Amino acid sequence: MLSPTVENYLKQILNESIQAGSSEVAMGKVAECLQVTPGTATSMMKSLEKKGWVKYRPRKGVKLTSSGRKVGMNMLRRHRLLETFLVETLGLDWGEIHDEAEELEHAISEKVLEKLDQFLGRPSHDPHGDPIPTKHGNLPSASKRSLLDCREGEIVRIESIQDQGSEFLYFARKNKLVPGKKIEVVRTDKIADSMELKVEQKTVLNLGSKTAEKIVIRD
Amino acid sequence: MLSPTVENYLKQILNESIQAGSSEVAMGKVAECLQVTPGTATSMMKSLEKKGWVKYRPRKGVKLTSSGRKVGMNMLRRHRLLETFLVETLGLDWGEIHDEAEELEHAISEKVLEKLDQFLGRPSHDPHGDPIPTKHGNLPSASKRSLLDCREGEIVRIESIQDQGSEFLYFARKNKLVPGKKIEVVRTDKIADSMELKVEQKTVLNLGSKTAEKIVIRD
DNA sequence: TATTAGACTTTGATTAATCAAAGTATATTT
DNA sequence: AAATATACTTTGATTAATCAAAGTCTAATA
Repeated sequence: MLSPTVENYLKQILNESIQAGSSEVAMGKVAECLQVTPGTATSMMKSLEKKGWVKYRPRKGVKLTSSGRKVGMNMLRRHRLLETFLVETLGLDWGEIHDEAEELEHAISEKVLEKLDQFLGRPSHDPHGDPIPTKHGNLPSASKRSLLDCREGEIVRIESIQDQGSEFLYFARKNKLVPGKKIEVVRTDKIADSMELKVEQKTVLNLGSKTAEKIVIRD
Repeated sequence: MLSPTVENYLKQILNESIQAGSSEVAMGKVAECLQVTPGTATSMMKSLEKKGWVKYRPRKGVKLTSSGRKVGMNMLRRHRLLETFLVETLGLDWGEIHDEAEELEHAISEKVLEKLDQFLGRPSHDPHGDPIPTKHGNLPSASKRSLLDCREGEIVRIESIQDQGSEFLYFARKNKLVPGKKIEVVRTDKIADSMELKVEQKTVLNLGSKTAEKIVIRD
């Protein structure tokens, strides 16, 4: 059985490598993420390597093995499903769920997790908009997100437009809403059902949710 | 902050003292409940005493202090609320919830617990029929009679089942021995150590004293 | 190229929780 | 009262996770 500590190391190494887009993570980063001294991180890497979870190169960094990656993904899944549950079902506040999930993710069994996933309707993203890995360790590709799923301040690229009607496509092209275009979400207002965007660093545009939903994006 | 281990010791000492109806619990019982060697239990008592959770008399037994009792009650509350959630909300099976709750009870925060209690409608009893302590540490009082205390001809209702093992719970459910069920004591035979019951006006069932003792009833 | 700052590793110590096995007290039986 | 069995305590060792501080490497700067 894996200790919570080991689970945390593997989760954070995965998280960092996704974030930074490189499979090898520097020891300084590891120590920082886990809030331990560098020495602690180093000695933990040796023990993780001995158990086959990571590949460690002294003074270079650490990489997950495929089994380590599997564990990390599973932890990410646990964390994000739990965050979803805490907000959707129990009505906790956005800001307070991270630390709660951080504890619960080590205690919940595979079986309960599965039931929870089912109960929540197999959500694809958590309340922060982060993708929830599937049971088999796959991250839903970013192309499944629409503009509607973005939070304020996010800068994204258009992947596709999900409306075949000529009228809509004309509108889209006129406003530079074409695949590949970079877009900034300036402000979102749920009550007004309105979303303010900046296209090409200047053009300002307001979209309602029905339209925002049709703009599929990648990060 | 309390470690899961300490929480478990305090919970089990409380549980035993409720069960046995005496505040002082023998070390053998403590070691057995926690599945540790006697030596481990002894040394833990010394450290619990140093921290003010218990009063320990060598070769006599151990008693909770009032602060220790408070912690124990809170753990019982967590455990039983979680069991209720697992059955009521997630639809887990009766027999499998104990071990799940055993893990989760250490990870859930006071805040999430409160939200959960609210979400469940502040239940007074868990799926086994055991009373759930209130936020302030009060147990809704329950009858202490078991099936073993009944005389021939008596008709009673099951209050709770006093065995958390999945094997026993499976047996109980298969035979309709669940909280709320009406039962008639048809015949008792002390020498045979056997008790004949009628469940649902038809099913006939024979139980020995060890099992009859586990079925707590109300009139 | 030599120096130095910063990043990393090593070493030695600590704490919590545990066990095995040896020792001791208490209760029960003869 | 002596012998024995049972229950408990002590002792010494182990494991996981951690830190502080000393040591070492690497890369940038002078």
